[in-house]
Amino acid sequence: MSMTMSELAAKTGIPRVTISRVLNGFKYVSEETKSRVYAAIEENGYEPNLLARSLVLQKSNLLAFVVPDIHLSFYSEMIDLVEQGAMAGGMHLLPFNSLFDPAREQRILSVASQLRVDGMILVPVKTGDTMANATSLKSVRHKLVIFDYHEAASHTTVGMDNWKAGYLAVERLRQLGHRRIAMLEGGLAEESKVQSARGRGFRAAVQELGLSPAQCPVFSGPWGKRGEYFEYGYELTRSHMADFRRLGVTALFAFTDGVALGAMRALMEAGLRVPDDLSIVGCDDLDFAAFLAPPLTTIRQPREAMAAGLLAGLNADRISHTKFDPIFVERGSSAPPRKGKG
Amino acid sequence: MSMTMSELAAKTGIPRVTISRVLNGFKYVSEETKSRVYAAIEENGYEPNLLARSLVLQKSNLLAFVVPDIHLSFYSEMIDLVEQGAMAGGMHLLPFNSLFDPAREQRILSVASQLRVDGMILVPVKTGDTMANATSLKSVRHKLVIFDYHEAASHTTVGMDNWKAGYLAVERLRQLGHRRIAMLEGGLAEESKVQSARGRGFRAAVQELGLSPAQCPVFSGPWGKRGEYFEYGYELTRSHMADFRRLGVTALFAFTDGVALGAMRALMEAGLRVPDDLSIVGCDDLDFAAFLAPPLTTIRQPREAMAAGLLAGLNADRISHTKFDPIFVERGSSAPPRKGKG
DNA sequence: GTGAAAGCGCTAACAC
DNA sequence: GTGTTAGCGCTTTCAC
Repeated sequence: MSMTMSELAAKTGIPRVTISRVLNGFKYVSEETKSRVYAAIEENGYEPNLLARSLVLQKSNLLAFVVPDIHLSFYSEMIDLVEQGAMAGGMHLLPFNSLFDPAREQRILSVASQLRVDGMILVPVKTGDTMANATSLKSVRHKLVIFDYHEAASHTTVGMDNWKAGYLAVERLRQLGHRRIAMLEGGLAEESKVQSARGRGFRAAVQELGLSPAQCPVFSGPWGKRGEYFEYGYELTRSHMADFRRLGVTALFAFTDGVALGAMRALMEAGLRVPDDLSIVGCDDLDFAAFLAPPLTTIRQPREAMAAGLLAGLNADRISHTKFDPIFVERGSSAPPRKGKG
Repeated sequence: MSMTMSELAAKTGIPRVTISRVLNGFKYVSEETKSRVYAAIEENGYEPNLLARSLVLQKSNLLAFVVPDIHLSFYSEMIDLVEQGAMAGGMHLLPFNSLFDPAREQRILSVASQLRVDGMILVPVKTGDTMANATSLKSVRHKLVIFDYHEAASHTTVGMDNWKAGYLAVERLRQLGHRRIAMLEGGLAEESKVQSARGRGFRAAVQELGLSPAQCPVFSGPWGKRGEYFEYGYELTRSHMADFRRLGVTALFAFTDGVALGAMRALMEAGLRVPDDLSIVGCDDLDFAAFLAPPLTTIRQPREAMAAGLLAGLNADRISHTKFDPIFVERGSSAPPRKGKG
């Protein structure tokens, strides 16, 4: 077992209180004493007990960041960015992965709460239950910022404007000349506000920009337990290939890049070329997007800005709602439709 | 603030000690009392303070899992698998991301240690420093299992046999008829045992299987700050395209799938077809591997088995060293070499 | 079955 | 500048 502060004190002859004071940056300690203390700590490999410290301080310096799928580069990059900021403020970031599972999320919320985290950033899995959980926790103890979800008026929210992302996809594809655009929506659109917002933006754009809803269908399918985007996009595309042909669809908008990748593979297997036969636009600008063949046109989330917004939201006293604009990144998977189509 | 146990006691008239006993599964409590306590907890939204509890119990029920790149699906899947096992044992898993940065790893080790985690699974960034850190920590307090690294005799180690993975790649490509195989090694081979072991296995196979080392070069390049595998593979391949041509290389083995993806893209841009002109074999079987065009032949790490091994190592009293065999997964990116070459 | 008392490792007033 | 005291929220003997 590691030694305690008292033991360190006994061993070195330095009073326990003095050690504590040095560790807490207390002013009235002589430089000489300070160095003696640091030397003693170093020499004996003493490590303060965060548990005890947090208990008396009523502050753990812990921040929780709960994401639904840590493996998505979007979230893992956000975690890295937020962590840097947290560390600069002397906090530690604990990342958690809810895997889109409400029960799991519930457990995570509970653990984090019992660990007495000082703050939490949460990407809720669904609306009802989770928000209730989160709300109860928030009112109880820590700061809470809802990320990626914009309809929680009772909490600070930060995220990209997902509605705009869906809108932007249609707008840009239309500018390229496309008139028949299909969307691959998420299988959790009922539950996930992120997914549904993108779909709503898409539908709104179709209406407002004078396209035909009948020619711009939104497809979705059953969602696996985890975020199996590739498989999902692949299967969904295969099962609607006939619809694309029948409707003369010339462009596809996938609600996230992973789905776009799966779709691309399905199209290629069917002998269709991207973007010659069909344009594809993804969303999120995940790490692999630029490296596909062809490189994926996508809608990027402004991560750095959002990370800063998250931290700011955590520190703020008042509730706020911040939406960041999506960024259209044009790459090789989109092009004007071929003549005779669209 | 959340209420304390004493407050709950005062409010409900149930003695504090009784509540504590119920929460800790003490035997001599009447069923009636138990339900009263549970009801009281539920009703008042009481949440036990893990900090205080761990302090007195001298046990946090926390496990740390430190990986170098949480975004790699290999690691995030391992985290999920280990977490399931941990939860079954009543522990909580805290994932940490060292980003291949020794300083960062050092900080994580320190925080985890100060948090008094009961156990730690560590994928060390490098050999020397980190192992020293880890050693000092281990001797002090918690259980330590080294993952993905096999030369720490002083600690329990668990991982795939990376040497065999490198060997297997050559062996299988040779069976397909390839004689000139290049390897794309990691930029951290000097520091990362995982990377270097794969390279050593590759080189050994070249020797033992009667291939010419001169015709089977191992390339590596400068490594970015984070694990930018795609870019790395892309740039590395571009910069050695002339070498491939000159040597008549017919197959490429990338030390991890991300690098293989980058390489594929570079090859395609150069007008080469996979696998017609060049076969590619990756390693790790990351989530996207099966969805590339063509699907990537790769060497899979047996994750479930390794997760179980990790947990077992954590629970064991004795030091052990477990190596799991790699699994060759043949997909579309590999084929026999064309006539006239190889 | 239940209550009293002590203590986990640390910090924060207070005096000295 | 340094020591003393009390207490953070909880669990655990030990009596009753």
